[in-house]
Amino acid sequence: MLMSEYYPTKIEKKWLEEWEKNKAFKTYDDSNKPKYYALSMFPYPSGKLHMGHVRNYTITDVIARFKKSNGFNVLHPMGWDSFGLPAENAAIQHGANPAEWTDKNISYMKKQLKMLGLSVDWDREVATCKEDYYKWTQWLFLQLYKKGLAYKKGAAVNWCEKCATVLANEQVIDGKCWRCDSDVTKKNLEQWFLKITDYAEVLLEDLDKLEGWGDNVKTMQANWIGKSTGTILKFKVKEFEDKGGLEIPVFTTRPDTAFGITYLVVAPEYPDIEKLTTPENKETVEQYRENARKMSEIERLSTERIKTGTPLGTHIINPFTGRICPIWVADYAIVDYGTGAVMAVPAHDERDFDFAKKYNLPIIQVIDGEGYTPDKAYTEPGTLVNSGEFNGINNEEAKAKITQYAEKQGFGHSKTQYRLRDWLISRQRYWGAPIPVVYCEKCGCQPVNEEDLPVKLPTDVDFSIQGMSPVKTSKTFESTVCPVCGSPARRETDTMDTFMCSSWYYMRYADAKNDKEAFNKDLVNKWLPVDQYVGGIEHAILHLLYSRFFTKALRDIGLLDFDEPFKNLLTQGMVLKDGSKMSKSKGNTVDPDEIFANYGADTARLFIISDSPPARDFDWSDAGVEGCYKFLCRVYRLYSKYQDLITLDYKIPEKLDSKSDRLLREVHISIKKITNDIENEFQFNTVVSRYRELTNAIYDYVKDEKDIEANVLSFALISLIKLLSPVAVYMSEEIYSELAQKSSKKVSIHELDWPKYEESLAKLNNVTLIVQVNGKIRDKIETTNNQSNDDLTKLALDSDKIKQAIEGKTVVKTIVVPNKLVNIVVK
RNA sequence: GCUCCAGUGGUGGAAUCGGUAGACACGUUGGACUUAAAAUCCAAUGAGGGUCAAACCUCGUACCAGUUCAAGUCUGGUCUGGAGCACCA
Repeated sequence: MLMSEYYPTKIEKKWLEEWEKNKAFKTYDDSNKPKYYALSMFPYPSGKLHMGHVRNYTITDVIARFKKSNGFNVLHPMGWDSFGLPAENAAIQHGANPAEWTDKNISYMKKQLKMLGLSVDWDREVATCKEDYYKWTQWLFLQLYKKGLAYKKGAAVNWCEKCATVLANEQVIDGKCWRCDSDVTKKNLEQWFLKITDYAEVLLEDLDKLEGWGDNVKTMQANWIGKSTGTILKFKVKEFEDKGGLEIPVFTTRPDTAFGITYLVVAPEYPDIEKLTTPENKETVEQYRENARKMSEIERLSTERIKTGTPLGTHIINPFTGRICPIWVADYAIVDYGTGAVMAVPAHDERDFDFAKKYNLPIIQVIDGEGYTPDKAYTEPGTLVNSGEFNGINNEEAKAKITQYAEKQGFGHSKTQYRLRDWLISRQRYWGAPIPVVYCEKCGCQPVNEEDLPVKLPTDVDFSIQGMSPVKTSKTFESTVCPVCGSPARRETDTMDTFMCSSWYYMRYADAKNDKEAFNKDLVNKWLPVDQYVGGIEHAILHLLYSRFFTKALRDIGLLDFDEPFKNLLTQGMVLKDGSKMSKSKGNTVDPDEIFANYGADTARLFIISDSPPARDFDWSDAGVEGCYKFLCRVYRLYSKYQDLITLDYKIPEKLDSKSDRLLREVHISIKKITNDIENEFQFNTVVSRYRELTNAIYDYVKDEKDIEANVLSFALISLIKLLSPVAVYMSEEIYSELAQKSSKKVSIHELDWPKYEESLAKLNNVTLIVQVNGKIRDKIETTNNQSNDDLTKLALDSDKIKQAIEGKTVVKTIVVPNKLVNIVVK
């Protein structure tokens, strides 16, 4: 017997235990059903779930359950992105052991996730900080190293003082650290990089294949990769003509303006800059470079900054014109983009124009077009002037011609340039996977032998020493022997960026327990690519770009056969409260535990998907939760009240009265709409609306108790509870199991197939015909379905209101939309 | 500056192919039940006009044009907001 009222906590506790006992959500690799891989971005075990997690995992879980009911063998795993700084900070601040701290958080959050009712196969759980996982992260690093995709170099890298470590370009947001928000400075260090730039072109090109990704994410990645096609032009330095020669190459997207070059700019960090500086200018140039270095550390962000620079004293010869042009150093040139040197054409580039005006450098027009004025840089298309044999040519055409000319003469060629830089993966921190290499005095840098993996994190470390990696404080870790010659060697103490760990976790789920390989090739090919990935937009570049790179690199190494990891991507919006992001400092957080305790997980799940489409931000409101809770109570009461009438073995009679016929159709309409809305972009908000509409229709039906047809009511209620089952996972199970008590069908509702609708019944018998005159609605007529166009026109013209509206006018034509509308055009 | 996304009642948001704008909720107001409250149920709820009350009329999807019998939806332009990139040559 169902209780008369809905008591969620009681029901939820009962079924949680039952499911756990039965391993209800176990996924098997061998199944003849088609596979479906539903994945949420795995959480960092910070201590407690927040509402963003609840939203993310509920969305994925509803999808997973829906697909399972629709005949798929569904993989829906979960794990922990468990390396990272917070664990280490806990160690520094209150002496916690990072491993224990992390384990404690994982076990608490795991309990919460189970409470949320996720259909996760916990046997495939992974945690990136465990040896059985990071062993394979290290192994993958070695494969990348052997393929030449991991290398070490000295470079000016991003340094976060507060985190005391370097950062990848992608982790610097507006000049600040992505994690702690403090200023990032530059530091010259020897660091490990992954050659993501080798994949720049294919990472860009393959974005087109990703039809299941939003344009916003794709353009963000495209912008980040930043492809531009142009030309390299090499300029001879006049002062070195007698001294063996020196060339400065520049990259330009505007070779068509080459005749207008009046000076050349190099970045303050340009390698040859000292050679290029004459003794008279040495002091001013040194000073300028010193200032630029400081400037870039303090305020590199100001775009409105007035451009500054100083001449080096040397000159280049423009090979097109023979003109001698001075070389300047200016910080508007960036050392690691293009060649670090820029040809300046003030007449046709705004930056060059401002600079030339300020320092009185010549300006030569070489493009003419409508709106040209000498008062500002003309950057529009036009025709070449002052450009010798190229005069009169359209500038777009001239780009190719001038590049060809330069190539023939041997001082240039076309070039594709990317903004993407190699991925810096070394971190001077403790809580990460150690980079598995050693440094031998004789043999140099050598990879650790694969059979010696994992290189375990030392435990004899001191977190209290500031300014150095805790790994270095270990007495045992650093000293080792060379894997090649056996002589004493020093172990690398840097650990890997945690984004390395998260770049392949979704592959490990396919074969999580494998202790021989990172994953079995067949299994990873079977389950991947991920059919639906769900997570926050904040990873649009970072994690999603790195994972795409990893997949392509591992494919090239031969570890797998697909080239994109995530077929469909849903970036869910943030959970807000009172219009702003939930945060502890604002004090507007909502604790999932409290919601579970007060309303139950089903209410939390229903509410979090109800009001906004998944991609949009979602404003949490207490009244909204209350509303969802009341709705579930309302649904529950329906079953509790009519449980004696409901039968699982219902049979819809041939003949129905209009009331029952109407309900029957409402159910079919609901099945159709809900199914379509989930399949089409996961519009859960309208799914929830339809739940309510169907519930209202059933309440309407039972209002007058004497005309109830028990079979139709059973059909309606059993359909409703199955439609609700991906969302209200506990309540639907409870209700169904009680209903099943009296029938032979004792099976979990979550094992039932998704309801089917009949197209012929998924529409109402009657339609409201809209009658327009000249596009304005003049009448609405209730009539039957499927009438001919002529009949509908006749019906429309018979209406008194229409007669009145067209009186004295001639009908020019009539337009009929079957079952919907008649538009009469009159003059 | 460039790129992408969005703009609909008091609020969240609906609206397959261009075909009833505002579904479903939240909120508000009124009513029923109750000694009272909660819960529940019923009704009204875009703006303006009109009427004793209705019927009914006009306007209305950021703004301005256009295409069309018909535009929230398509096209061009403008404005506003959000996101990302940004001295990228």
